[in-house]
Amino acid sequence: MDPEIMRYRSSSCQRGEGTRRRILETAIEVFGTYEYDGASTRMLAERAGVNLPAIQYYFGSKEGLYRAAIEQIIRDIEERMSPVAAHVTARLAETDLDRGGVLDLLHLLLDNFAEFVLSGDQPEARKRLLVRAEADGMNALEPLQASMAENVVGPARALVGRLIGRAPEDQCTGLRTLAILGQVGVFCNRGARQGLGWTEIGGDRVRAVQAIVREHTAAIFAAIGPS
Amino acid sequence: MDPEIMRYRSSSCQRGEGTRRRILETAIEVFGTYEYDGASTRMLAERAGVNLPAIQYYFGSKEGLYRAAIEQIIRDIEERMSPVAAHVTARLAETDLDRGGVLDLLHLLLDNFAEFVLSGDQPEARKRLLVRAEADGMNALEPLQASMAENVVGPARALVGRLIGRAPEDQCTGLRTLAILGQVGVFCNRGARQGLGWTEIGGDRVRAVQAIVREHTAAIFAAIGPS
DNA sequence: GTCTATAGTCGGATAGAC
DNA sequence: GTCTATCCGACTATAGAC
Repeated sequence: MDPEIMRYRSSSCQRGEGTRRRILETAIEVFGTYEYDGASTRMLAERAGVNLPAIQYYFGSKEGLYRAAIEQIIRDIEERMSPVAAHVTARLAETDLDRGGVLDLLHLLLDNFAEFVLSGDQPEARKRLLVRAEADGMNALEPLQASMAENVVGPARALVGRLIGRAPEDQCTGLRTLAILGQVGVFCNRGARQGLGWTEIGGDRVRAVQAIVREHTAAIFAAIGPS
Repeated sequence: MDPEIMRYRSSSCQRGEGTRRRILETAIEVFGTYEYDGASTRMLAERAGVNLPAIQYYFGSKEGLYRAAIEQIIRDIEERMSPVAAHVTARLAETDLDRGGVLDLLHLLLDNFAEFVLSGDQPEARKRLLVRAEADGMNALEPLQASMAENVVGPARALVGRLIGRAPEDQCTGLRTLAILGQVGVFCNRGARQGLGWTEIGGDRVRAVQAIVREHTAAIFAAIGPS
């Protein structure tokens, strides 16, 4: 689709701003639940309490709304994770950081990541869209992946690389990093959670996951050091 | 939708059997790529090299074809994982099984699980549909979850429970089990793999994942025993 | 900015010939 | 069993009044 149709009233006066936001919030919810093709503009409009053409007016098209929803998710990641990423990067540059310090930073990163993907403001909706965007065929996900790479995977690789005495770009570093992050990621899967009897995730459960992942990660790097 | 419209020519004479299979294989591929609503019956028919009404003829409806595709995936899981599950269960019932033996069984299970989800016959298509089915709103996924629970998660919980001295149904057992399985699961995510430069997964890469997960798992249970 | 009405397209399903 | 032709509903998007 034409790349130059975005920003249709991206932030106009005042009157429409509330409407715009309501449509956007609804869209994150609905696209997350029904997937792009499964969510009709009628459903979107109805649930947002607006009329049909409002979508065209504010976002140009259904696809424009979808892209705006993804961008909102990216802003959420950025807001939540980039301070952590920046802190990790800064501390990692210091010279007086011992192995225990690096491990602490990894725990910090994992804790924040767990809290972000498992909890969050709109618990289910946002993360579902995040996961769903994985293979949408519209390439609306590339910036999302880039943001995840920059704010989560990148810093994690740097830490893991340091712990095992390899470069962050090293393939082995990447493998171990993904495996460790995967311990958190599974819990995004609704099917997986059902086996625990968890229909929803609250603060207690986020902390339970954090504790387990901490223990596992500590055990892994107690056994595996610089070769 | 009416539950009694399935099995429309489930296995008729001979002539149509080849056609039926071709449609089914195509459906797994196409539903996996474009999602249920994104895949049109026209696209399905064209790629399978059949005419439009063939879908109605063999599967009753688009939804019938979808359910048949999911059932095929379930048969694949069953075929691949249930022998492993049976072996694990049998060995676990024996009395002369020491801690090392239990850990070996867990490694066996994880190796097979990794090989199943990462490799397989039709590499990408099948597992994408498997992941996609997660929240389809049609409840076609329940038997799939049940199959995964029986053939993968269940045996894994039994092993992990034994290793940490807790019941398989224990919540803590479940948490650790999912975290460990998650180490394998991440690699299903295309976005995650891209960070490794892996556009596709072959035998070497499956073995690399298996090796890493083995090391991590061994380290975890070296540090964490019966409390 | 907000809305009603409607245009134009495409999808799932069916009828009925062969 | 296989196919062409077609129906009909649902969808995205737009025109234009207020």
